[in-house]
Amino acid sequence: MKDIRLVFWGTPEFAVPALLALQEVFSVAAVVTQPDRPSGRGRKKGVSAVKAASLRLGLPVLQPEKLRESRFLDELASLAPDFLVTAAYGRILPAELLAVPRVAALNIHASLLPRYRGAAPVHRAVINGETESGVTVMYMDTGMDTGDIALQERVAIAFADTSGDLHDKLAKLGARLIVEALTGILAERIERRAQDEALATYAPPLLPGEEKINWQAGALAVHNQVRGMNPWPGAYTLYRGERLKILAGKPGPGNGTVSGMILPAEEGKLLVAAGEGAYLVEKIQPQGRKVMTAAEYLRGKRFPAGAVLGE
RNA sequence: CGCGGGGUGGAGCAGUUGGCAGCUCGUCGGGCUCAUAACCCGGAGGUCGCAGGUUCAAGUCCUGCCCCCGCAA
Repeated sequence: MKDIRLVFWGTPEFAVPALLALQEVFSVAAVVTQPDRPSGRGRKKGVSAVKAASLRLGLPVLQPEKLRESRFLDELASLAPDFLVTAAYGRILPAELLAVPRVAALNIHASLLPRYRGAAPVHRAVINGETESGVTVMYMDTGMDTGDIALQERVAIAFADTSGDLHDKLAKLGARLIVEALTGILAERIERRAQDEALATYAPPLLPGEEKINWQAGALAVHNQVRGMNPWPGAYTLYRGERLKILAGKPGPGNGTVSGMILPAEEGKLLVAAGEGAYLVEKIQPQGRKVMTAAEYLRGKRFPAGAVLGE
């Protein structure tokens, strides 16, 4: 199938397994990814995960600032791709680009469309306490994740799964599905079906402040929030102005009257009142410190009786 | 030159105006106990990130460097 040419579009880690799988089977004429931007501590120029992978593979990388520039459109057309494949590229492709490939323009989306359309399907699914999600390979149109479905496969979300866990599962599944989709389409085995608009839901990007833990919401909600924000951006609470990142935990025994109050617990356990129940903190990272277990944290940090987290 | 926190026995931390390096846990030995992650007694373990400087005296003050992390992207 090396005579089939495609142009791959992606930016973060999620897209990398798909790129790796595709280039094994097909010819990747070029990889398009977001321009390098200053990022990180010290404002260093950051290279996207997809760019890094492409460079390792020796694939040509394109990083257009503007997709509608004729120079870029011409360059893309000159590659004469059979497919365009996108995976978390970060922008919606305009119609003139979607018209370029000979066969189809496909997208890998990390949800069971039409549910969780948008930028943060993985985080939203975990935060909402979903017990399953999946990957959809779809034909792109000019809407946001609105195109016809080519292939779809489900994945279970375990009670302790973090966004990172789900992300990895879906990235892996996406890599397999996209290869199946391309080969299936070429063999004319794919049944193309429209999304049911009535069932559509949206997964907007996380808003600033959403990672702050709401202890009133209850132990289960806190649990979903914590694992949904893990490993990024990380859920946190405050204690006397100090930021405490909570990376893992689970609903625990007990209940308190004041949400956020630290409850008496066994040696080495950090139990926090949350709504009607309690939440057992297992991994924590104080501001400027490394990640540590709750037991380690408690060895160095003494809370007075009745201390309350959240401010 | 984006903002900020921090490097102190194996782990997590404290260390006031410079003046013998401490706490909790772990670890080792002993004791108590039917037993134990519990309790009691005792011990080992530290170039206080690195290199200079100030001082009678530096973990503490000054300078440079290395490393870790939070925010922000």
